[in-house]
Amino acid sequence: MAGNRSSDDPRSVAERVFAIADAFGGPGSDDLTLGEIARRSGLPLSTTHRLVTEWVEWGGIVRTDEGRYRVGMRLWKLGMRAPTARRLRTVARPYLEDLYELTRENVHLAVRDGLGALYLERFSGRGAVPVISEVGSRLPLHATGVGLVLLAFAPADVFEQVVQARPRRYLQNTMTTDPELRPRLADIRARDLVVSVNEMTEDSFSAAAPIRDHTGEVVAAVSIVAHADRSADPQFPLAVSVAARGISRALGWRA
Amino acid sequence: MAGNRSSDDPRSVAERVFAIADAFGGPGSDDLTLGEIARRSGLPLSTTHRLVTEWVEWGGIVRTDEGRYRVGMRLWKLGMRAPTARRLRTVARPYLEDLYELTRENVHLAVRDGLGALYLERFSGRGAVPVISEVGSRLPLHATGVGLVLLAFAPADVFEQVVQARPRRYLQNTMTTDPELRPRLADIRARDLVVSVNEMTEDSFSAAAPIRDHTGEVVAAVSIVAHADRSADPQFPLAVSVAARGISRALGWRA
DNA sequence: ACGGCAATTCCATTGAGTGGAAGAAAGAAC
DNA sequence: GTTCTTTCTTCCACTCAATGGAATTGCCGT
Repeated sequence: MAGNRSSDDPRSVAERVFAIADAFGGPGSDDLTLGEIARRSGLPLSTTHRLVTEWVEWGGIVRTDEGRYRVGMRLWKLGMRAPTARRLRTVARPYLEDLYELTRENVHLAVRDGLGALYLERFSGRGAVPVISEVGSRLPLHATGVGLVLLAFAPADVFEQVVQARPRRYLQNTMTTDPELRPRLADIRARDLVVSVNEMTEDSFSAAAPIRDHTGEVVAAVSIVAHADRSADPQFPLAVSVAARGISRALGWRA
Repeated sequence: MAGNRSSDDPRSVAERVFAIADAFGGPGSDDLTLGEIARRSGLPLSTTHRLVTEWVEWGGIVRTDEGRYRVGMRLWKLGMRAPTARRLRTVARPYLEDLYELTRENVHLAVRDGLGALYLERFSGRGAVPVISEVGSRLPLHATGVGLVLLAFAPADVFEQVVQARPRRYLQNTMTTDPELRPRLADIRARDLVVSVNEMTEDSFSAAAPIRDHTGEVVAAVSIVAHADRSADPQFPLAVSVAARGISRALGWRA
């Protein structure tokens, strides 16, 4: 299209449509005003207004009573159709439930999403130690149980990028440098398991193991996160490994 | 835009972008070829090709090794940010878990989505009676427990539309006509509960109850679906009602 | 009634999007 | 190995749909 393109923004219409969706990406972006969407997407207000209206007509975004905008059910439904997430969740669910019901601790299922661990599923008991992970949220690879597993089995350049990004040292035990992480990741690959204490959340203990698909490739990770001193059970690592293998087998993994 | 718009398709670019997303909407639409997307969206092949490429660049759609297209993680993440679905699921989850763990039957959470019941959450035991509902799927309002509850508390015009659409009589007990449904919905409103046997699935028993938010409006429904003769427990209806009230209270409902 | 801010509408301008057609690639059939 | 068939990809002249600054409307709070 064209028009009085005074500012030279080379984005296509589709890219602008997506830029508006991305405005809802970050945390604390549940309800946005039109102006806020315009600001975040870097689009002029009138353009934003027109495109947001189209989003609303389609149903991907809905308008609240107060005139704000939020992600709508149409996008929720569409997202649910993502086959990778759906398959993994469906297959893993009974195993995660077992783990959860037998321990009443936090049970996580995550996949690697770029340089982060994306949480696909989470079971949390009322008494379990509070963790920040939420379904759909992303946490760094270097500081979480599932993240370390996913990092250990990721292509080499992912590791390079992670260390070069100078990751944050959340707590004393958080490993952030190449010399710290490299041998540890080798150990994870050798043992198909990682155990960590106080790396992301204070007083938390975590055991995580990789999940493989029919090709043998690591596609996800399971973990238990428990209170470090009180409830951490020496049986947790083995239980997580068994659950991970069960899910892998259900995905077609052999030997 | 413009160009050699020979066929007069009045859709805007944004609408075309959304039409491509809608191609993945129906059942059995996990992996689509470019041609199939073009056919379903009613767009010329070259236009479809260009727009799908933009979708892939953004990450909402991914290309498989075999050259097919499917919904990507980006859309899954975005969908997870839909506040209504997330809030309901988060709040309801512990109550659904209780119901499930104490009964080991199918436990459902659904909202009304137009003329259908959209399943937001589902717990299914290994031994539970198989049901077709799946998270993210839609079933008709007139034939399911949650659907009947949602229909009973929906605006009057929803009921009109449902009966005018001449809904399918799945089994002998399925109610499809105005004279059948009207008194039943009144009964549901009076008792805040519906019990149904063999209406959607053979040999299945279902009890469902409404969930209200802080305004008192019915926003969702919970149900248990069990095997009709074997496992249906006379305690189920009451248990479902209690769970529904618990969720309602957690949503801010009073009295 | 009066500022102040955000949302909405208007409209002349023009290059981004269009889609038929041609070409390339990947299978299927012979 | 060759030809046919199907599907995907690229090309490009045409043109009107998208554009965004500006003006208007709506909505608060004071």
